[in-house]
Amino acid sequence: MPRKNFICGCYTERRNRYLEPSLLLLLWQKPAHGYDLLTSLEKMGFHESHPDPGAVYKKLRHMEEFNLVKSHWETTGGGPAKRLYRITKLGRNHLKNWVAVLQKRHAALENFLQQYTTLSDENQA
Amino acid sequence: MPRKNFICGCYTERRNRYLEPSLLLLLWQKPAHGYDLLTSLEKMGFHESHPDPGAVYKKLRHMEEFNLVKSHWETTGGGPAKRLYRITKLGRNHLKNWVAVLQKRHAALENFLQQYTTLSDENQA
DNA sequence: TACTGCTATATGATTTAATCATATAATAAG
DNA sequence: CTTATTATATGATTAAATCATATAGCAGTA
Repeated sequence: MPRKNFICGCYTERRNRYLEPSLLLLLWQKPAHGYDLLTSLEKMGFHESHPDPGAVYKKLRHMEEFNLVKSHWETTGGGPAKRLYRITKLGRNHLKNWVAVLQKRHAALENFLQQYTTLSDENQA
Repeated sequence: MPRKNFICGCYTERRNRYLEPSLLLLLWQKPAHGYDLLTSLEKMGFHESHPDPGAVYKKLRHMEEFNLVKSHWETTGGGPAKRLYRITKLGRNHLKNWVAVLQKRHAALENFLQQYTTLSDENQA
């Protein structure tokens, strides 16, 4: 039986938004603090709307725990103190591993979409 | 501090293996039962090794609950009874929504990999 | 001064998909 | 009669994603 609220699949599924590799790439491009990264992430296209700030801050701390990034407080400049993150050598290495995974993923997606298109065309003809 | 067992990122992260859209596409191509789908999924390229049978059977039941697929028992033919799944009209519709999401995802991945390559080249030169 | 909005970080609770570990059973092959 | 293969299934655990919320500095303005 279908439930009242349709909560199955692409809309609600805990989707992998590639937060970790995205953050690593952005931090390789340029050291930044969490708040900056929120807007940068949005432009990367893995999020439909806004990325969740809580998720981003948590992920950054988590990555620091593993020495993928490191941070220090920045008190200079206006506004509240910022925690500036930079990527580490280990982080760059780790990103490389991510990229290998994402290349496969990209290829698999391409194949998937191709198959879908083919099937779609067949059923339309 | 990094933990003893490095459990961060691309190796261990609960990755989205696109189980739901994969199953829907495969079932659109051809009705099948769970055990068949295990091998078909492997060929789709979203899994590094073997897909987890438990996950597949659960997902199929879950999708049936939402009328995306329907099943019936097949007792004819050798071997233990099989539950043969077919996609429904709702399922095909739902797959279409998935595809829209995956097209965006595909584009975002392409952009990501492009940016990585650029940065990688810069740092090598 | 008080209020509002923006910048900035953070954490606790909840949800749920993914994973891990098993259990069951029919049949085919040796 | 034992083992491997085919086939489905479920309970427990883990961890990521999400939701809700708290804190606080500073800028502009009414």
